[in-house]
Amino acid sequence: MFPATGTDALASTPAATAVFTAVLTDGPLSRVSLADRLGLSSAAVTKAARPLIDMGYLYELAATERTGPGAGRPATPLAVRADREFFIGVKITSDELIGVVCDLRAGVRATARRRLTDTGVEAVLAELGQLVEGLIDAPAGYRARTRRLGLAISGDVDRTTGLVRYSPFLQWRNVPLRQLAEELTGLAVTVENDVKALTAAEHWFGEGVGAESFALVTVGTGIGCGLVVHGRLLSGSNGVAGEIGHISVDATGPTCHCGGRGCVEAIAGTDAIVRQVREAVGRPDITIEGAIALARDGDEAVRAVFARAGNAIGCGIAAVANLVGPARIVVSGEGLAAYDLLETHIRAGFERQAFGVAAECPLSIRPLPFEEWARGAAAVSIQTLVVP
Amino acid sequence: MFPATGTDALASTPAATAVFTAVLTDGPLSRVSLADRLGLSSAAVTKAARPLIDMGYLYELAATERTGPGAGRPATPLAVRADREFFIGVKITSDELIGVVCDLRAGVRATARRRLTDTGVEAVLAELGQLVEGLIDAPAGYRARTRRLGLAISGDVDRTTGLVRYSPFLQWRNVPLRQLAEELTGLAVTVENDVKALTAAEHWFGEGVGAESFALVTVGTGIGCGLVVHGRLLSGSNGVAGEIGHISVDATGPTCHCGGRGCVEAIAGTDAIVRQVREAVGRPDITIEGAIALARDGDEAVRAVFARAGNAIGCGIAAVANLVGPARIVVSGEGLAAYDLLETHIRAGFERQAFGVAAECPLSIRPLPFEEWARGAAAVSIQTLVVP
DNA sequence: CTCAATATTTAACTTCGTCAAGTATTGATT
DNA sequence: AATCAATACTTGACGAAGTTAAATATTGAG
Repeated sequence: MFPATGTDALASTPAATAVFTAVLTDGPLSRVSLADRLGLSSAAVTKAARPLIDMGYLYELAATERTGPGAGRPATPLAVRADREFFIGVKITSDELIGVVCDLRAGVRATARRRLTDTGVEAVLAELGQLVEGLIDAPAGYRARTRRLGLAISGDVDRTTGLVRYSPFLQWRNVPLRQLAEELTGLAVTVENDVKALTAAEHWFGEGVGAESFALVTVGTGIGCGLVVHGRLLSGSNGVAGEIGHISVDATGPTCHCGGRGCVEAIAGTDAIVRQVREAVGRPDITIEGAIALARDGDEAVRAVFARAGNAIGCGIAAVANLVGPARIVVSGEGLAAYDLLETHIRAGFERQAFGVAAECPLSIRPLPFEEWARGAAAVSIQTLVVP
Repeated sequence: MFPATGTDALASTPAATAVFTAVLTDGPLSRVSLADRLGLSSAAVTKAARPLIDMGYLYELAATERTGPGAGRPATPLAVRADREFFIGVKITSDELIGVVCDLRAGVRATARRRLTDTGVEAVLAELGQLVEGLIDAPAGYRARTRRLGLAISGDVDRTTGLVRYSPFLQWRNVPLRQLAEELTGLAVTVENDVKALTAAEHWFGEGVGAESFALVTVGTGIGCGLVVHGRLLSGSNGVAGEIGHISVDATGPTCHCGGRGCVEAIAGTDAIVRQVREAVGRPDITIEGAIALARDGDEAVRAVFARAGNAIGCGIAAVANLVGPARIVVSGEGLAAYDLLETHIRAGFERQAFGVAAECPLSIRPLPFEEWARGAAAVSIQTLVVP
């Protein structure tokens, strides 16, 4: 029906990009409302939309939406045809690959995982090839309409070149991952830092939709933060940005592996919590699951560790709110779920340290299925299609 | 020679704005280098520059600059005619107005001050009128070429409307300062928060020139921070941004007037330092000047107070570096000069808490003449001319 | 059935840039 | 001195991408 491949840009003009982005992220919209929102004439929207409709990316909704109470021709909203194209997203961790197939609206259509036993570049690529093959040939037969692959990986990643400069968990340095993955799969590949990918997904397809500025905080082994400012993902001039985990919130707190003291991560990272709980209860064998269980059973000393951790996270988030002033903040985690133990303390720490109206910044705290990371990778791939 | 007034935009097209901004902030530049830098064709630069030359804002430098070792027609750099237009900047504090006349390149041409005895809106406006009159009629006779006035004021300011929402020191709420000042002076007025104005000045005319991201930290009674991200001044979605003073850096530190605990300002603000020094030496009458003198004389207890303050500031700056990753950071102060006592501790705190390559962010620490605040106001006014 | 109201399309026009060719000005080479 | 290569700048035709204004489409209400 439509050409399956081709690297031509989806939107040739700024107006077309704006129209498609608005419809994609903010649901069906009539041409007039698009014109208003984007500061364009309605004629320009008509022109921009036509090729997108012709290519099958947009379609006109049945005119069910009445314009309102009054008279007048009813609007014909434009909507994205989600199954026009599919995108594969893969999150690469040190012990597992997690993959998803997403449609154009970042809806997850299929998932798959593969264990990693070797974190060498070649071994990971081999597994990646298998994973992608399996996903792309899933029953629904996405192959004909899939041409892009997004990869998310922790560490220092240059999205524009697709180079993994340094990934501590995988022990990778200067791996030209995009090039390698493109040769392997034949797909157009985008590589992005995992936290930034998740932030981008949330910015376009989640709670951050429409926000000029937005922050996403991830809590787990590390504590990270992705920031959207002026509508764009923040990268930092040295590639460092959003390192909320190494903000110092306690001058007398524990030293951190980074050389700092009282870092949020040294108080509230998974390892730090485990260490503190072990000290508190005198059982050097306890795991994070055991610590959570003890806390839920009401062990006050263990609960205090979680309280301190939540407070530290809240202080870090307040620092984000005070410095950047995002329109909203989402706090989420790497699969594990100690939210019941942390949430109230995170909020308390945040509200105490957020300055003035910064405290009014809405805070969403919710667990995050692990596939979300892979979906983030797919979302970045979708963005690459839309905004080259 | 040239029309003195008129509200037509200086640059009618995006290219013209880009050309003028580049020449203004980055010194004389040839048309070819402008084209390279701005991603335009040299034809476009020629066309954009002509009206700017005709209006007297730009002029062609005598072709002294050789293109380099090789042959070829020498370049004719374009330069800004600094005395084409003058701008008045006024910083409004609770006890004084500080005013400057700046040229187009933000060079200070004249300064003046007026004491305030009454912080009511009408009283301040009356003094402002006197100050502006005095400056505009200075011997050099700027009146004919001055049509803009910038005002800088601490607190919550909406630059687009010129409304002072809340200024704690002046006790102002919802004062339509732009409108009032325009009626008073007949000049086109821009109102901006003082720290942001200073940041804008440094971004266009100081150490931040050319930086995509940049931070300026002010140390004094309050501790503030202006941020430039993605080449734009950051405002925060609720108007709150850069509130470095209320980041918590010490969970066991003193409580702050904001309700938080261990805020940078509660440790390193002028009042906090004075309070701590009074406790340390048991002299409740001591002032900040006295504290500085004691520290310089080698009083260890007092020096420790400054050390702690410097460290707290360094931690706050590290939080900025970790979260935002600016290309450089300037630390400056509100007139007073305890820099010798603070600098090493600021750097130590920063380097300890800055994560990875964030520590490589260049840090300039230097005192700041008080007129700089007024110059910041003038700089904002210049920006308004260039980028309406 | 007509009309007001609103949505969308069409076509002429404007703006702002690029492209390609020409002009200008220098140092080096003959 | 004449010529040439190299680089800077200018010119004019063109094209892309938007706007404006008028026409067309589709509805509810009178």
